[in-house]
Formats: sequence, structure tokens, C-alpha cells
Amino acid sequence: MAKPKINTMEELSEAIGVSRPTLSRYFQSPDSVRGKTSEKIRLGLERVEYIPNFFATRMNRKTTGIIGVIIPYLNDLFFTKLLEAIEIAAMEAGFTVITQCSHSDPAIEARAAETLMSMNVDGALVAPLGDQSDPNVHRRLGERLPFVLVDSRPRTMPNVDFVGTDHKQSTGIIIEYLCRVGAPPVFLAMPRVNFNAIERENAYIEKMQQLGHAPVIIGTEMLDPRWLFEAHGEAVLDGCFSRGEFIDRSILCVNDRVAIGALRAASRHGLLPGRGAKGGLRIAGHDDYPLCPFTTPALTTVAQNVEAIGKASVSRLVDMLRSENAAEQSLVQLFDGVLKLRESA
Amino acid sequence: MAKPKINTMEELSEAIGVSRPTLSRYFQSPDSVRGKTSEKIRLGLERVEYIPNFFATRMNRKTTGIIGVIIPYLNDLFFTKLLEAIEIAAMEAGFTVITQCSHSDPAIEARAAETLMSMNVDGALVAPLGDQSDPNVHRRLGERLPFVLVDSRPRTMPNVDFVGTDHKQSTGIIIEYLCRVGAPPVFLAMPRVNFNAIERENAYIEKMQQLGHAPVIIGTEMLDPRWLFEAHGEAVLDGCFSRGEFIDRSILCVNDRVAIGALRAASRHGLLPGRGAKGGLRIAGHDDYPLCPFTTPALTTVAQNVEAIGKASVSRLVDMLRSENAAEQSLVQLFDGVLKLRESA
DNA sequence: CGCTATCTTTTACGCATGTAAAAATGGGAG
DNA sequence: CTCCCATTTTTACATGCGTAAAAGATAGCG
Repeated sequence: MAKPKINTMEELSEAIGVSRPTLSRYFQSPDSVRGKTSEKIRLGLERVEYIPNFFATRMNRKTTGIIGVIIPYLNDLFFTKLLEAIEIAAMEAGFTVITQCSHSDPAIEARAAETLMSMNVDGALVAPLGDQSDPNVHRRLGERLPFVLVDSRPRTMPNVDFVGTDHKQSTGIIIEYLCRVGAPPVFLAMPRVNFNAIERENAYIEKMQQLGHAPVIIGTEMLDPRWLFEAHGEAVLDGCFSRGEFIDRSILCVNDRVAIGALRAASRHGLLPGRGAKGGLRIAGHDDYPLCPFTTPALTTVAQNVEAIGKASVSRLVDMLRSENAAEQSLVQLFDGVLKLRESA
Repeated sequence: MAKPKINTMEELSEAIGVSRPTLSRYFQSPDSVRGKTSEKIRLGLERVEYIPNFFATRMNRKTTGIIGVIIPYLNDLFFTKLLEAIEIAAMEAGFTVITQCSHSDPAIEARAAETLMSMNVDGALVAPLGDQSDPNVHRRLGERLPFVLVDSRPRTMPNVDFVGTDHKQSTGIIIEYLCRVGAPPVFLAMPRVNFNAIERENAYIEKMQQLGHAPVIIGTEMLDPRWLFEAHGEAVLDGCFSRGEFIDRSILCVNDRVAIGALRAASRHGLLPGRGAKGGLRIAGHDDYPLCPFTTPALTTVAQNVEAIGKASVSRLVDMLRSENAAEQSLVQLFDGVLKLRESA
């Protein structure tokens, strides 16, 4: 089984008995050579082990066929789902995907952007860190190559393509639901490191005012130093419940991970949030984290259409690549959230 | 702020007034040129925007400075933590990391391996898919370059470096604990697509026999077609509890995600697993999934030392790269699990 | 069998940088 | 001021493959 190893196309052309330019054409499109020749090459390739050099194949070409992706961090199933959708879509569109993770660090994000630019990627998809991101990093990317922001959008970049969720809509529908079935919700927030967190907070305020309720926001300070969303939700509500606050209110959490902590706090205080009891404690989240159906009680939430966001961001990027005329209007695509009624609210 | 863009080192050398080879040396090690010259270059670089070409810098070199990583899938916080540990460690060791995800698909895994080889990565770290992986893919990687398997190990590859958890030990300590405080545990398994699942199952059988108990294994068939571990755990136990089975037993789940489903089944049947009640239902997991402290009740489990595994796999790979003599013995590093006592068992 | 259209081969250059060897430069010691 | 050593520049070649142009080979057609 130990096929002879061939390192260069030059050697390969000798081994098969076909000229190197013909081989080159064959690799780029097997149909561009005559049937008899392509058959000869195919047979030859079965007898040897040859892997074209990635770098060399991308050196002298206008297009590298690479899409670069930058994700802020991995330990969150929302981003892994997004990344999965993006990678699959990009692969199906025939691109090689190079993914870099910022690991919550602006310096790493900057280096990742540098790496992508040095690879001459055809385009880049970036989910930013939040207000820690260096705006210049995104600006430079935008100047150099087609790129679209995903998931969250710095307000400092007005003229950039963006794909994400319509948080006004998504937050709106769950607030309407909560108001319909129980008390107007309190909003359990997070420190504002994340643009989506702010958008949801603002959407909450606006919707509450529109419905004639007074907005109440808690948890804008991080109490738990571990910087885990779940721990944050638990710590904030643990304090509230200890003081007897909000034990029969509806609580809308800025996202599901915070809500999972909130559920934990409720259970520690012997409270059972649920849509059953009229006038009792209700807890709802946002995102439809994959574990929501399995919490106790199962978490009512608003699902972001992650797959649609991933696909749309890739296809937007691909459109930009094909149409070449980058001077078009920048395009913002927002997807609606979908209510997921379960047990907790 | 719009610095002039310089595309090649040739142009850069004109712009700065230093020869190209000197620039090349400067980029590889700023100390290798005279202080005055390096200062001149540094100042020059601040006035222009130049990004060296990733491909060209790696073309004509023995070593690319790239470590390739292949991960089976992303929608599991265990793997994201592992990946995080690996990427950070590799970055600190001065390597560029290229990560590819198999997305549960052997064909994608094979392509990922191909990509890494075509990039002439210095070494590869691979967490295999399980028995779906094509053994030839790993074999070829092993023949071509230094590589170490992480997390799980196909039995078809005896002579390969491996870093993972000692499942015999980790499963052993939780079984001993469960037997000490309650009834001998039933084992809630999974379909055997995953080598670690099999190892834990075997470790369970062995330990139970050693302690003089009869092993009982359930859940080797997938009942829930969604192929989610949580749903699997819930479906299997839902059936059991409906028949009144195991409602006062200890249940050891093959991993935490299955255990989370198990907790859900318990709560749906009005059962409260816990270490409090003598002789009652207990549920335990394996891995120390980040959400364990926040489930209701908080999940008792065995923590895998993910960070140590990540770091060790990288440093082993780096050792192999430095020492060059690949003919050494292959090395297997197993890390102990640590008991995490919480509420559920 | 000869001609033409179509492939293929030959030849040559390009990509952006690494790298080695020879020639030139510069600075400091005497 | 001169000589020597350390740097730098010059020059040239290498990496592995894309690609264009010209020359040669092949197959199909009449």
C-alpha cells in the first residue's frame, strides 16, 4: 500500500508521462483536457501519492478561493452553531474556509485579521468581540477586501454589510407574550460588552414604553467574577430573591445562558418558574440555546435563526465576490426571531 | 490615516531605502540586523501599510511554523474547551494554528487532512470522529508528519502518540463513590460511535465486577432520531421510569450531555435525584460540562482535565518537531479525572 | 491520404519571498 | 589616515505552480 511519494508536479508529469501544464489544467478542471488524457492522468494518480502544494497553487492567482472567518469565542453553542452553518455553506459554495478564533482577546482578533489579509483571502466574515474590538481592525479589513459583519454590529461602522437578528422584533415578541400572560417583565441584563446585549436592552425599554409599562433593568453590573453568563444570572437573581424581590414577576433574560443561571437561582430559592401559575414567577431567555429543551423547567425563549444567518452571510459574501463592483450599497439583512414556548414562562 | 499600501517586499525596500534581503532577515528576526538599520526599518513600517504574503513566506522554507488541528465537531463544549486550550498553547509556542472541523463527516475529515498536508504543516493534532473515521486518513497523516491523537484513540492505531483521559481511572472513581453512598450504578450508555464511550462502558463493567456487582447497561440503542446526546438520555430514561425501572437506583451516564437529558427525564417523572436521600435516585455524569453547576439539581460528575490535555498534546508535538528524530517510542499520556461532587448524586 | 481543427507539449516567464555567495560599504581601532 | 571586521547590498538562484504563446502531435473529415 506504500505508494511512491511524489512531491512536485514536475515529478508527477514525468511519472505519468504528461506535460506539467496539462496536469495543471487537469487539476483546475478535469474537463479541460481530452478524455483520453484525463483518463491517463486519473490512472496515474492512483498509482502514486501526490498532494499539490497549497501555497504554490494560491501564489500566482487572482483569487485564492479562501474565505476567512473570525469568531469571538468558542465556548458558546450559539457561535459554534453559527460557525457550523458558515463553514458548511462556504464549503458548498466551493471555498476553502480558514477560521480564526479571537478567544475574547482584541489582540488575537487583530492578529487573526492580519493572518487573513496575508493569505489574500477572497473575503472575510467577522463576528466581532463587542466594544473591546479595535475598530481599526475591521476598518482595514473592509478597505482591503469584501467583508461582512455577522451577529453583532459596532455602531462605529455604519457602511458595512451586516447579517444578524432583528433584536427589536425578537425582543418585542417575547415581551408581548410575557405581558399577555402575566406581569410586565423585568429585564435581566449583562455588562454592556456586547452590542447585541445593548440592542436587546434598548428594544426592551422601547417596547415596554410602547405598551405603557415602566422598564426595570437589573444585572448591569457583573457580580460573579468568573465572567460566566450563567454565574452572572444566578448571582444577580440570588441577591434579588434573597431580598424577596421579583419572586412573582416575569423575568426576561438578555440571553439563554443568563437565563439558565436564573433558573438555577429560582430552584435554589424553592421557586418554580412556569407558565402554569397565574401571577407567578416566569423566566424567559433569548437565542434558543440547544440545551433549552432540557433545563428544568424547559426554558421559554426566542430562537435566533442561526442557520439562516450563517447561510445568508456566506451568500452575501459570495455575491460580492462574483459581482466585483464593490461600490454597491451596503446591505443589512436582519432575520426575525421565533417564539419558543416551553415551560418556564 | 490612509497609509500608502505596499504590496511586495521589493516595493517596501525602495520605500524604506533598505535592501530586500535585509528586510527579509529583519522580519524573521529583528535582532539579526544592526540596531540602526532595524530602527530605520521600524520607522519606515510605521509610515506604510505592508503585510507580508503568507504563502510566499512559507514556500521556500523547511518549516512552515503551522500546526494543523482537526476537531470532530463543534457543538459540544468539551471540544470547544479542548480546542481553546490547544490554540492558546500553540500560539504561545509561536505557531500559527490552522483548525479544521470534520462536522461529524468522515469525508470532510479526510479533506481536512488533505488540506493540512498540502499546507506542509509542521505537525498535526487530531481528535478523531470515532469509528466512522477512515483509518487510512490517520495513517497517512502519521506517515507524512509528526502527529498526535487527542481525546479518543482508534484501536487500529497502536503506535501513535496519544493524549487523553484515563477513563479506567475516571470511571472507576465515580463508580466507587456511587457504590459507597448508594446502590451500585446502572450505566446509561450511547450507541458505540465513540471510542471513549466504549472505553467508559468497559471500564464500568470491569469496575463493577471488581466490586462484586452485576453490571447493567442501558441505552446502547439510539431511541431519539435527533441524534442529540441529551435527547438520547431523556428518551431512554423516560422509557425506564415509565415502567417503574431504576427509579431508586444510581445511574451513571456515559457523559454529561446524556446526564442532562437524564435529569430532565427524572424531573418530568417527578423524581428528584440527589445525594441527600439514602437509597433514592442518583444521577451522575462524566466530563464536567461547563453547565453542570447550573442544572437542577447540580450535576455530580468526573472532570476531565481538558486544559492539561490540550497543553500536553501541543507540547508533545512541539517536542517531536524540535527533536527531529521521529524514530522514538510513541508516547501515551493519560490524565486522571477528578470527582466533582454536587447535588445530583 | 492529406488537410484542418483541436489538443498537447515546449518554452518561458511570473508570483513574493527565502537564502546563499560575492562585492561593497561603514565604522572603529590603531 | 589606514586597515579590518561587521553589515549591508548586489546578484543570483530556489520554491511549486499558474499561465501565455508558439510549436508540435493527433484525430476526424472528406
